[in-house]
Amino acid sequence: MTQFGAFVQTARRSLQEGDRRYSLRQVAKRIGVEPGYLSKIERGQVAPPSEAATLRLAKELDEDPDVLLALGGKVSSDLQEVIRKRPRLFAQLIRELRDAPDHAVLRLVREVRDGDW
Amino acid sequence: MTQFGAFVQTARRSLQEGDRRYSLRQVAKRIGVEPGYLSKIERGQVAPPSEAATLRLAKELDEDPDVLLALGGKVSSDLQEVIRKRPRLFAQLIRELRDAPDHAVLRLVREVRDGDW
DNA sequence: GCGAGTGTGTAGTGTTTAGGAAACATGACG
DNA sequence: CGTCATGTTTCCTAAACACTACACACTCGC
Repeated sequence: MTQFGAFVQTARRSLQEGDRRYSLRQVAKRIGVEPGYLSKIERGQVAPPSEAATLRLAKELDEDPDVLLALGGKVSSDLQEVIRKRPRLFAQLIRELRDAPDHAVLRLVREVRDGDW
Repeated sequence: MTQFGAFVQTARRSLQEGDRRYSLRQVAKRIGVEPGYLSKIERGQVAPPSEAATLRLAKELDEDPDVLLALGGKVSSDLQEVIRKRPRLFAQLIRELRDAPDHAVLRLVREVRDGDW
């Protein structure tokens, strides 16, 4: 159930192959947690870390923050804020898109980016 | 800072005018919390309740669940799940829409509902 | 005047979150 | 051999979350 740990461990080890600065201990130090804690995270012995720690980890491992947060069972707080400001609107849109195929959602993204409003 | 309590209190009192079954005590009983707790919630003496309790309260007071959750600083967990399943896609879309006017978002909703994908 | 119902104040409880500290075991190197 | 550096294990905890329990004070309707 803890996709998160395995994903992080794989990503880190892959970086570690070419660069010994990506040992568990050094990564832990750079993102500001204890080595023991990161070890437990990687092996799913504890729940995924806080949003803040997850973001530091994503940056360190050069992974997509939203993906890593998702693996940790979280949604970025800035996205939540957007939704909370117009709850009815966004709730409706997101539920509407729950079963839409990727390409349909992507089309909307492009549509909005080409901002014709 | 606690919009939530005031909103709930106003809604409940408004219902109470025409129907004495909407006393704080009776509402508390129906949604399954202690009266003292609901009292503190209404006056913002404690943080807004859990998602589950908020949803029962919304139903009881016939208010929009997403709005009430938003006032409580939360986002419905089913919306979060939708986002977590395709984080990159939805993160992009939502950030893109952060500053879009309501009518633009609404147009998307309609577009999707008329499901042309 | 008293019982039923109302809202409130104080205190305390169990659980979850998000880690830290320190010791331990292993292996590589010089 | 000694000493790094690596990953791991055990134990502990401070703070936040989500409430409950219960006594108190007030106000009606009869």
